[in-house]
Amino acid sequence: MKNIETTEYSCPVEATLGVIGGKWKPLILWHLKEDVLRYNTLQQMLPGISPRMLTKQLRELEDDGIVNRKMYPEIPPRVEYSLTDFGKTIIPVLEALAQWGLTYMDIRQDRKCEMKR
Amino acid sequence: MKNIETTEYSCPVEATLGVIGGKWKPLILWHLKEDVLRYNTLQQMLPGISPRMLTKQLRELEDDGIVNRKMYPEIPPRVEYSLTDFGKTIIPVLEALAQWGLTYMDIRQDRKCEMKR
DNA sequence: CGGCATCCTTTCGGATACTG
DNA sequence: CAGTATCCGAAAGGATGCCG
Repeated sequence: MKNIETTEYSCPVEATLGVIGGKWKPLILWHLKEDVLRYNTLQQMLPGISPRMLTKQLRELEDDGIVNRKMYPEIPPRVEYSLTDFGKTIIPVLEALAQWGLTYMDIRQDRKCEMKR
Repeated sequence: MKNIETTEYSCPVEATLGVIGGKWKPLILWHLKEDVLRYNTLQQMLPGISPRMLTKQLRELEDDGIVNRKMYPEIPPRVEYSLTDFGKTIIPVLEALAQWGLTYMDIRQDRKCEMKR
């Protein structure tokens, strides 16, 4: 678990990557970008994620102040996840990453075609 | 080693993080942002990096078309690394990451102070 | 000087079973 | 439904020694 007391960042880029990096966080944030989602819904949107991982990633995002966890004391239980106001400030960053990724994927595709010849 | 033949990305954000992510790549790119640097110079700018790691990261960036490696056939050998034209397109993305990281580090610092009380 | 080869430790993530 | 707990393998990263 990432610990706010001990985790130190010297470079601001690393700090950001520490928050949104990893295999699942970008996808989780992407799905929460404009929706409030339940645990199970998220799990269905992330094919292959184990409950352990989903919980872990959500907890870390929560600790970092990015995601809000709202629990309803019902039976069966219902828990909804959403972006905090601060969490929403990261959306433009994600979109910048996505846009560059698209052009990169194009170029990579071209290179792979060339290698076949 | 990352292999262009086998590595697949479904999400453009992941694709970008695959290129600039990891412990050292952001720092390497940050230093190459506006300078052409030799292997040894880079190593000195990255305290604690092992030669193995530095080489590995540089090769991957080279394979991804981000970094240019220019070798001079001299003795002693000299190798200079720089951003390719395509590599330079990622600078604004890095700066977006850095800027968000700064505000995040501020907020985190405040939270740590509160926890002390 | 600019690496590569080898070995080792640490971290990340996956699989599965179980529970309030 | 929304998680925990436990165990395991894969991958990232570190330390060190050697070489053209």
